[in-house]
Amino acid sequence: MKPSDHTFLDPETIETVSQTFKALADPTRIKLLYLLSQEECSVGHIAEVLELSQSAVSHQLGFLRNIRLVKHRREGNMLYYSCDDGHVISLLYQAIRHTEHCEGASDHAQQ
Amino acid sequence: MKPSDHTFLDPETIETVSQTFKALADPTRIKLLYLLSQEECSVGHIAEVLELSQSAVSHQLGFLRNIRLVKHRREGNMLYYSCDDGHVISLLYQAIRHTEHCEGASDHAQQ
DNA sequence: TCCGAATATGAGCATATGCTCATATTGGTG
DNA sequence: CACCAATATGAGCATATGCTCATATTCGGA
Repeated sequence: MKPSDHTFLDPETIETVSQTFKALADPTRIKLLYLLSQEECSVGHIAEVLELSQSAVSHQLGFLRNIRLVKHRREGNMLYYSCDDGHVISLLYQAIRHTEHCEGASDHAQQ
Repeated sequence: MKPSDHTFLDPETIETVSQTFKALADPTRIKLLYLLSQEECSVGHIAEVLELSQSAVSHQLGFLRNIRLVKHRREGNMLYYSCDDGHVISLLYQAIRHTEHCEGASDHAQQ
C-alpha cells in the first residue's frame, strides 16, 4: 500500500476517540465510573467510598461532565451523579472482563 | 450503600485496564494501531504514511510492544509490525464507530 | 570485515495531567 | 439575612507524556 492508498480517520474523530479513552486511562476515573455504573452517588459519598478528597472528586466529575460521560441531578443540597454514556461503560466493562480473564498470562517485556 | 458494601475492582486489574486505555488515549497511537489493524507495516512505512519521524514511531512501537499490543517479525533489514491484541482493536473500532455515528450531537460544556 | 540502511534507545525539553490548598458558590434553615 | 453544609473552582506544584536530537545497534552486501 502506498501512503496515498490509505483510508484515514477523520482528525475530529481521532480527537474525540482519544478524549474518550483518556477518560478511561486514569485509575481514579476508572474507579469513579465503575462506582457510578453501579449506583447513583453524591459527591461526598464518592469521596468517602474511594478515599479521595472532595476537591479531587469534584475536579474529576467536572472533567467527566464536560465530555458528557456523567450527568447530575440536584436534590436539596446535594448533587447526585450517574453515568450518561452506556457505550463508554460498555468499553470499560469489556476491558475489565478481558483483563480479569487473562491475568498473569502476560508479564510485560520478555526477551 | 455503605462504603463497606461496595464491590471493588482488584487494584492490579485497575492498573492494567488503565494502561490499556492509556495506549488508546493518544492520537498518534490511535492512527498507528488503526493502520496496523489494516496491514502489517515496517517502521519506515509507518513513519511515511503517518508523517512522523522514525524516532517517534519507534518509541511508540516500543511502548505498544511492552504492553503486548503489537508484535514484530524480522525480514532482512526490516521489522514488520502488526497488531497482537484483537480485544483492544475491537475496543478501538467500537469507539470509532460510536463516535462517527454521534458526531455533532455533543458540543462539550453547556450551561 | 567494513559500510550503509533500518531500527532502537537515551537525554532533554515543552506540555499535559492529577492532586492539594484555599476560596467561591449554591441551597436549606433558623 | 446569617450561617452552615455540600459542591465547584482557581492557582500552584510534582509527575507523566510525547516529541526531537544525537547516538547505538543490527543485519545484509561489497
